[in-house]
Amino acid sequence: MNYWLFKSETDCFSVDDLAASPDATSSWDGVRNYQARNFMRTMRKGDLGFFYHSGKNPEIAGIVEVVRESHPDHTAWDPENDHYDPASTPDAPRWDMVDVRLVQRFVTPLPRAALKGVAGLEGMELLKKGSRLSVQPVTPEEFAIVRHLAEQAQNTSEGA
DNA sequence: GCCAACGTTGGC
DNA sequence: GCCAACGTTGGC
Repeated sequence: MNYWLFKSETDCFSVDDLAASPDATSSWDGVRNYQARNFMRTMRKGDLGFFYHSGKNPEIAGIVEVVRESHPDHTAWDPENDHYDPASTPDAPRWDMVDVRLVQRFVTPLPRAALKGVAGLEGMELLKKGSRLSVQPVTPEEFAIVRHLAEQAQNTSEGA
């Protein structure tokens, strides 16, 4: 099983939006980057990933599970869609998406700043300067460390 | 608002 | 195939 990180701007599609979706499940559409798309193509059912909020308050907001493997992203065919790509057609789809289900929404999100300098996260893609990949792999070790930090944050907020 | 980093486009 | 120009991302 592999681990991932899904990035989204809060005002575009947040963890709350995913929570409000039917069965807390949604397609991760709108990816228009080949590297990110290729990562999605290698995802398998049951893979886990972090839901990351980019933007004003960068933070890890929860954990999602891949519930459907990659299939054509039909939003690319819709001229009304923000991510419309005329080069992609139903006959020759260029972009893919996976479906993810919210497994856990962090009551206390883990700020990006809290990840800096943590032992074991030195090589994490998210923390690399200039990293813009919206879908990226996370190593099992990194996933365990970050999940642990997130759990600590939950406990802290309960005790407060 | 600033700026660095990156991907894409398009001329040649 | 190269590379400059441009637009976008995203942290700070």
